[in-house]
Amino acid sequence: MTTTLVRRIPKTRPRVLRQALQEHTRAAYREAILAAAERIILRDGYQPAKMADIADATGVSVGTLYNYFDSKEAVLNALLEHHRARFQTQVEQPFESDDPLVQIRQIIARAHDFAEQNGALFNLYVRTAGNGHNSHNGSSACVVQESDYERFSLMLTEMFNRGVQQGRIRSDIPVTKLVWALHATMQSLLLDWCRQPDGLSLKQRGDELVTLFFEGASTR
Amino acid sequence: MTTTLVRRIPKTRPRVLRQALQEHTRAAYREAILAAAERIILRDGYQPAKMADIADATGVSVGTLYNYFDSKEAVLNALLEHHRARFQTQVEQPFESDDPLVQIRQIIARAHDFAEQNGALFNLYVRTAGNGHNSHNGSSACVVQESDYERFSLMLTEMFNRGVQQGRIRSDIPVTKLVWALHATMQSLLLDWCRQPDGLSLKQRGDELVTLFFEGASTR
Amino acid sequence: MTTTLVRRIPKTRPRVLRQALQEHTRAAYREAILAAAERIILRDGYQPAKMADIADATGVSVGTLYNYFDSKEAVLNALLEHHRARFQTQVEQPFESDDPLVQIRQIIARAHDFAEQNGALFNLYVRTAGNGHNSHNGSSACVVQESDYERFSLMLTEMFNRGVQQGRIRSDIPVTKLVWALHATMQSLLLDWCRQPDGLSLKQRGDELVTLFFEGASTR
Amino acid sequence: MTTTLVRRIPKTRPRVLRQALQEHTRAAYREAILAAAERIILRDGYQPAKMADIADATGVSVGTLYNYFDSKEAVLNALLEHHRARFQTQVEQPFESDDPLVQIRQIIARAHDFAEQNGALFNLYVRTAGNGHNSHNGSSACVVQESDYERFSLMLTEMFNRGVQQGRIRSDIPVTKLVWALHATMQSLLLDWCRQPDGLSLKQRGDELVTLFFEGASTR
DNA sequence: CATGAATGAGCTTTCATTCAT
DNA sequence: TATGAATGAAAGCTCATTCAT
Repeated sequence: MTTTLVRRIPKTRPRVLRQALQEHTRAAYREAILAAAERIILRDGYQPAKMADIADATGVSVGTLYNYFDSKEAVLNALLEHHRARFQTQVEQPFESDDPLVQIRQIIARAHDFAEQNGALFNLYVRTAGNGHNSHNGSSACVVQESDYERFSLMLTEMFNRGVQQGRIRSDIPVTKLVWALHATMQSLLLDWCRQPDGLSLKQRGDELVTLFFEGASTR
Repeated sequence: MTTTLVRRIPKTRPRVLRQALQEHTRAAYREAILAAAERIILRDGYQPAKMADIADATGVSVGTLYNYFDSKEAVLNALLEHHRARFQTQVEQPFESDDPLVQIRQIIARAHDFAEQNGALFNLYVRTAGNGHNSHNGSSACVVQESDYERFSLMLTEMFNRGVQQGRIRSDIPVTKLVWALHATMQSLLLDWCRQPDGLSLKQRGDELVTLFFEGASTR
Repeated sequence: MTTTLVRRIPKTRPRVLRQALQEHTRAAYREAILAAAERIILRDGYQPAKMADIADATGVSVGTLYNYFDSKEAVLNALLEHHRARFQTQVEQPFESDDPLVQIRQIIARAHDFAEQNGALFNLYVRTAGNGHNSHNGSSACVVQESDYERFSLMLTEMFNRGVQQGRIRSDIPVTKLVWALHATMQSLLLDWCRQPDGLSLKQRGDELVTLFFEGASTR
Repeated sequence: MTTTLVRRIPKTRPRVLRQALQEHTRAAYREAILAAAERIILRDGYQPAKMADIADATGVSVGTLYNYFDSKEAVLNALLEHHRARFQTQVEQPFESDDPLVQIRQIIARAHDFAEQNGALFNLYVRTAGNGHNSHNGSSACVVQESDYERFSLMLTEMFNRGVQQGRIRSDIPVTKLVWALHATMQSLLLDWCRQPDGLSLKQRGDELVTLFFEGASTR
């Protein structure tokens, strides 16, 4: 009995510390794996990316990967979720102005800021998003939740609504369609920007497109 | 019977005939394989699609596939090229009006017509397009040639230029950017339309977007 | 049209021949694989036996194995089924005598004949049988159908019944129990004999055991 | 607290005490691990049982397992040895009667008592026993020592010999064979009983079989 | 000594491609 | 030239074992 005490005491306390460290380490490992996975998946695409390569890129063994993620797909999911959370946080900051049009410009700018800081991510995001609604085989990676789009769109919708109320946004086209159109243009911009990483400033191009979106292409 | 006849006739001339026939057959085989490949790839996606399934769907053996195409990737390339050619033909018909704005509307409408007639194709197109510029491993499907975009864009550019000259398109934004923006919106529309096959008329939505593109979202 | 005819005729007829050959070959391959699988599984046990080893032992590639069997388990199943069928055939030959006791001796002798000719099989049979009723994981190999035991037992039961009717088999113990006891002894004999392949004649030991079974161990 | 005390006392004597305690603890750990291993192996079978599960079930870490046992196989060996020892003790109690036939009945009854009390064990015993004489790879579980059979058989042999000397057991069949036959029947009974845990009383069925074994199946 | 994360050889299974017929 | 079985290089995943803490 004292034996057990003697034996256990020295361990309980350090264990707390060790756990703290370990959780640090665990988190660090996860991050490292995700970072490596991102590199590899971006380089090869999701399907062709091999767990062995991700392991190599992380500097760990294959087995270790499976200590942190249940499957290859789980890695992808975690990767997307990881960035999605950060995206929401960054985009949903309070706005400086009450003007809906200014807010629209700003939310787009924020999204593009995020994209410029995490360019690769969006590339990945975009690539996997395309796989859409394959339903019958487990290998597809339909992970981009609708909620992502919806939360972002919801904010835009609210801004457009206010714009319409203030008589500054045309009301002959349903707000939904306007939101969709703006969103669509931005999606394409992102896609384009991802494809040619040497591209010009995303933010600037975005802003120009917002202007065009508001003013139209024809002369007045 | 005919066989024996064919065999007895001197070799030079009939060989020409035979070649003609053979080329007929070869073409027919290619078509059949491509059609089957499209069905399968649309059903499963490119990576998961198996050569064996394509062979089955064609009604030939796997070996035969390799008599007509060098590899799985070559099948995909041919498939895309096949439709690309048809797309060009359909879109580049002469226009009824000389008005550049009307022409722009019409060329967009034609593209959407094509998409609605070959919805599946675009679905495929879109799915593979996302994989972008993978360069180093043979499994990637970088097939969408720049030329596709360029020829279509060239036509639009020319129309926009005339619009600018006629003072009907704003000149403060470079035509390239305008073209890009219109093209981008339409790309997104296509993508969206592909993802929800129950979607509304592509053509109609496209036309609305063109209007919005010209007039802008804000009130005048 | 004639083209297609010309092309198809030469193939239809030979195809029949080829198919015959191929079915020959297919069967031969199956046999060869099963034989190799038996060797390997007997050497290593089922779980430790590797598909690669079976392939090597067959002299084919791993892939080929999967052209003939769906999975490792399917190989085992086929193996057992293969022998089971032959066992039934051999044991259920018509009997020379009508005397139930003679018939019992003979059916036991036949089973042992079969075992001596296919010793390894029984070893395998016995090994896998032991795994019994694992129900929750797919890896278990519960393949020995009850029907095997039952058909054999049914024949014995009928013979014992006739023996009882003729007053030559004791009637104070239910026939079921007698059958079970005889069957059990023979099972053990087989197991024992399998474990020491250098053992004496299975048939002879079996016959002695039948005698003991009928007469009892105590003096009269 | 006690810790510090223990540490301050001169080293030689306490070390003896500590060792005693440690050996206690070691033994307790071993027991605990074996108990857990039994549960897990019975649930999953030997091959599918994972060291991690055994560790979990014991409430220790995997590493600890390897402080007490060299390998997975060693755990199994220890497990079997553990029960074997208890079996011998229980079966080799002094007998109440001198009559060899009564003793035979009793020793069989004792074995079955043990089995009924440790049913699970025998199940395990039986499962692993089947794997026989694999020699070359470490994964086989050849653990059932001949000595088990031999000690039990030795006792039976001695009893049968006395029976023969007293003229109560037939002498035309070598005692070895008689012993083997009885043993074999009992083995089968055990196997059968393990496979259907809802089975009737093992002891009773055993007793009936002993009677049948002595008296024979045919009428006298 | 307990711990439990890291390890990596090894397993089954898949499938694009080849080639003898 | 059609055929389709053979091929074998991968791929994802497991798990007994090790070892730094």
